[in-house]
Amino acid sequence: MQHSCTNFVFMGIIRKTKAVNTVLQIFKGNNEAKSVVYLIDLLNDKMNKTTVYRILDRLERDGIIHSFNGKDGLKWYANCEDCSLSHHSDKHPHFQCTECDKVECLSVEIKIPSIKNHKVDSSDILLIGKCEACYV
Amino acid sequence: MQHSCTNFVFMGIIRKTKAVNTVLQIFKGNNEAKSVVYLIDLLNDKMNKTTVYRILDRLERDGIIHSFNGKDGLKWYANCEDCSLSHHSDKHPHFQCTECDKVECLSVEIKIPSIKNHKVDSSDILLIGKCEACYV
DNA sequence: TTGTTAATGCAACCAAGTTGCGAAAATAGA
DNA sequence: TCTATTTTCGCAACTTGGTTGCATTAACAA
Repeated sequence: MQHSCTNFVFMGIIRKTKAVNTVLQIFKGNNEAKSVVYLIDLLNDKMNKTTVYRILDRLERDGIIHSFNGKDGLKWYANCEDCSLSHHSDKHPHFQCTECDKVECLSVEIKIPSIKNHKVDSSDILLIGKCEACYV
Repeated sequence: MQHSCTNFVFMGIIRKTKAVNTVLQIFKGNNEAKSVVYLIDLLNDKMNKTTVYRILDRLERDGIIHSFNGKDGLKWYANCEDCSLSHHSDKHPHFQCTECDKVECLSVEIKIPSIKNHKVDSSDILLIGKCEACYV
């Protein structure tokens, strides 16, 4: 049976609490990634940081958002269209700007060569440079 | 003027202390990456963790080793032949095993497509899978 | 409406990494 | 080889990202 989620079809056992809605609202309608640090700060007066971590965990587990590491090793989350469609079956590269730190999901495909005597299951690709706004 | 470094031509203002030699010895002769956590634990009775961090910083600054983030976001360091030759002019991909966590430098070239309205300066590529030893 | 179960807040914790500073060691130059 | 200078080291204290345990609260199925 399916819950009455306004936006996400795949929501499973997650309860649609006020806090969950607030977090979903942030990701809704844009493909821009957000760092956990940013989210905790943004939601500082609305919910506990533990709650933020746990909600992000659950949303990722249910395939609504996905996570990856930024250039500084910190965790980032994003909801991207390509993802929802394929239900995260394959990962995509990300782009982080050295100027403004913004991170975007890229829909380009990067060919991974096969590595001798190795089985490559997935890849973490972060391209680093200047984004559209900072690239003058 | 050049110091009397046994192995590394590029060592600059770094003093060749006992601790520095100990760290260099670990990287010498193999291209296998080591996590900072591993190194601190390994050198636990020989030097302070602050010293480990600072030596790694200096060695990287002088182009003797290079750093990158592992799949968990932790920092790894490696001395690899390809690097010494090109003096880190271009980065290479890494491979981390999901089974034993070992990380290797790869000498393969991965083509990065140009991204519209973006300037790509560098890339952080981590391939994840099973290494030779764990791939049965 | 109520019982069950999931979600939240809070405080305490853990681990990675950094900082400041006095003491010790390496080097350049005499 | 001795000395002055400067780097490096050890230590303790700190910062930050992230986790855990537990009692309380909120969702929701029936």
